[in-house]
Amino acid sequence: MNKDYNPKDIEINIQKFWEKNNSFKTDFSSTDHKFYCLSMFPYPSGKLHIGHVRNYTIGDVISRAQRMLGKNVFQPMGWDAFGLPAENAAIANKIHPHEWTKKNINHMREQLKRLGYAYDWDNEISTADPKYYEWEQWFFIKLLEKNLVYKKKSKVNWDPVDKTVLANEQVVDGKGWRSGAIVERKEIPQWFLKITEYSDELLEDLEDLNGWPTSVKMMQKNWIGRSEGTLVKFKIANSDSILEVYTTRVDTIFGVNFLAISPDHIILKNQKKDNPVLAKFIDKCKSLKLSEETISAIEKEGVDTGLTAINPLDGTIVPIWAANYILSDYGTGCVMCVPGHDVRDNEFAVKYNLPITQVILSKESGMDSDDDIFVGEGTLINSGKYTDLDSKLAKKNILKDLEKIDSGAPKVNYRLRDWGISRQRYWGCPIPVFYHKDGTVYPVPEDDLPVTLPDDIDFSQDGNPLENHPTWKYIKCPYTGKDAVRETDTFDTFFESSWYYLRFLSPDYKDGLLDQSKNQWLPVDQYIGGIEHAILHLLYARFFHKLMRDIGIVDSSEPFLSLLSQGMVLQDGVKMSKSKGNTIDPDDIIDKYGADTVRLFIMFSAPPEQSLEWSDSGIEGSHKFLKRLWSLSFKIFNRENIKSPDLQKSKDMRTKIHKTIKKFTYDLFERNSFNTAIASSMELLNEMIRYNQNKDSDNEVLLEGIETIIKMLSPITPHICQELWNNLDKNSPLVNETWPKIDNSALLESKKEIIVQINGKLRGKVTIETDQNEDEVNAMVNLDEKIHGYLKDNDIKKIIYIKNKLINYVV
RNA sequence: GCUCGAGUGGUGGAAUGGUAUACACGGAGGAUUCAAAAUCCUCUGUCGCAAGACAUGUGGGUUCGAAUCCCACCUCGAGUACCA
Repeated sequence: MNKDYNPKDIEINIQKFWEKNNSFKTDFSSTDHKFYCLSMFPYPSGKLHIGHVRNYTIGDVISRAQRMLGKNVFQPMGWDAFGLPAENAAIANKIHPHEWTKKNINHMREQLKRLGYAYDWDNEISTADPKYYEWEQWFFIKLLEKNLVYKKKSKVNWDPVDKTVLANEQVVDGKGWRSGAIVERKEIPQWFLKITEYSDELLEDLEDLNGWPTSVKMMQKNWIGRSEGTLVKFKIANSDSILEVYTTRVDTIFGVNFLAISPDHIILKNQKKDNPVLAKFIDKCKSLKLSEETISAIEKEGVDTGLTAINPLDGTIVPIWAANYILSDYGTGCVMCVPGHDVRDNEFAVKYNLPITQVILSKESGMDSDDDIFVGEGTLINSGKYTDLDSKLAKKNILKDLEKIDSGAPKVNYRLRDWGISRQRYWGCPIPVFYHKDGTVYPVPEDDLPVTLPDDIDFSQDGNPLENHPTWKYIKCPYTGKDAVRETDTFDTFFESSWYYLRFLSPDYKDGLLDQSKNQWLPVDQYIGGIEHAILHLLYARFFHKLMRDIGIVDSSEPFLSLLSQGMVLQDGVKMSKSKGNTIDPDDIIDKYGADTVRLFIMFSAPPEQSLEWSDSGIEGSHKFLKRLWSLSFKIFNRENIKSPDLQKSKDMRTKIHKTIKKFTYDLFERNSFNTAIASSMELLNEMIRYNQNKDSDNEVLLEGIETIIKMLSPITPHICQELWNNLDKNSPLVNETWPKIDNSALLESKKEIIVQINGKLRGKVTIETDQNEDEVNAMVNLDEKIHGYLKDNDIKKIIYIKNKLINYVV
């Protein structure tokens, strides 16, 4: 064994050792104690970034630790290979998306191998591989048959110069990122999945996801946004038309001072012809990016449409305004505005001098101050026959009366919208349908799947290359032989990532999505990934799992039993990104310190859910710790045996070892608190270094201690630990070793230190025999002169004693 | 804007209603060395000679006792449906 720690040689050799031993192959012959551990697969953007390293290190630590608990662990890795950046690279660097992606995958795979992750590489998948996407095309056709897919017109961001559809990300300050042209909204027909048919189930099943963080469940719940309210019909004055509004506060209907409609609302089509101000306003709104963030963050603006509506209950005539903050996709695209009791409506009314009527009184404070509007429920005022009712009863009565005059109905509403899956892009999975000249849609026959992407494409023309590819686009209908045109849209890439966890189990299976003999490996036991996926990806995957269940592919209802949402990696407080030029290349750090140091630093520097601040000096510190571990191991391995060790010191050392096992094990397995687990192993190492300096220390205890540290740290820093393990002549893969066991007899302590407080303030400490009762402790305290000095002049009103921990005097 | 998080020494963080600042980084001093690197040892929240007082974003509250629970606010981060 070398005196100095040399990670470069060690890591290469240990990786060979694992390969030789087939250390990370999963035994699929049995599902007993199965543990499917999955990290979110990466988009192959070029190089791994530190966020990936964090994600995959967490997953690897959990996988290796579970192996040592005796679990049969499956930990695969693959590539989310379709996506926009490949097309951008194709246009910018004249490289084919396919080539670009392949090159990146090869590079990133090597990087993952250098980091020593325990993946079963036999089950690698790439979503751009036809043998992968064939099955999502098949699945789409099943959904089509089950009437869970439909086509409708929907808006996109349109770049009029580049003649292409832009992602929200590609719209900067309302302009196309490449052309700089002002973006327009354009309506085009697109495919949708009926996720809203699963709204209630997606909502209800959240309750059973005990292994998920509450925050993620709350975000999904609010995203689905179930609410119970009323659909109210307002007649448009001097017309037969009706405007429907959805409200959860029908008790405020007497406070409606105006209606506000989305600038995209259909009734404005005719209205804008004779109203140039309105037409101009609608045009202006069209140049807004299609994101909710943009729409609701802008300054509220509106224009009087000239139309008026009749309140169905009291006949009041109110104006109808077009307003830029009304979302066309939520509810009916039209809202009844109650500026007296809604913050946004109030802001709008004040700005445009619209009247404001108060109709609700707060029960608590009686009268409201003039500044704050009251948005809660209370007692009705100024509301005709409903005056003096409370909000709840008023809602009921008003609804009943509205129903009588056919002007209202109860309605459960969801914020969740159906999932638009069409993308006007090349680098994605082709949607497997085609059209006859008359527009009828036909699914591609199952035998003709997969519909593969053509390789010979031209990015020099505007728009989607599939659109401009005549030999691919124009086909003969396989059913009739008539002329037909392929769908040139491809799937949203969330489509691929919604079911990949299942394909890992049988990546080459030729007769379906999943080899049914692997069904019992689902669901995933532990899923690890960035918090940025809390809503979209995780909701779509949950939705897909339920769809697959209903088609008979899986038995369970949820894909991921436990979820660990890891935080971002920041540099100087901001997210690392290429555009900010503050990225760290993991290769550089591995070259300098080795993979174990990178892994240790990442796990030690912050709890996994929190954001992690990158620090060069922090990584230095982690490296130093590994050097100290190496150096102590070297000393212990080459130490002469002591004939008569000091028994008390041995006992204390063993207490520390087993206390550390207890804390480390609890932190690692029960709390995912890797940083504090590592801290406890650092404390143990420090104490062992001191103990080792004694001439009368016990070799047996030192070996017990160092073996314990090596085992416990092996999931985190596997190379150095395996190397030290081999130097103990063990030569077995550590992942197959059992986790250290606690010797309870070593944990017993005869004395405890008790905190003494007066009125909750620390005033001293006393040492007692373990398990002494309140009177005995009280007597001990009174022997302490300093504390007695505090107590003697005061009346003791109460004593609070917590066994073996604390005594508090209330005076 | 809305939803969900986070805020503790010079820095990353620890403390799951009971000793605030474990562990580490940085800093200061020392040992070793011809010298340096590496390594090791000691000190290190603020004020104060000390006793002690004050400190967990701000302001209130609950409690014998609050970083932790509740209310209001401020700042930062994530998501916001076509980035992944």
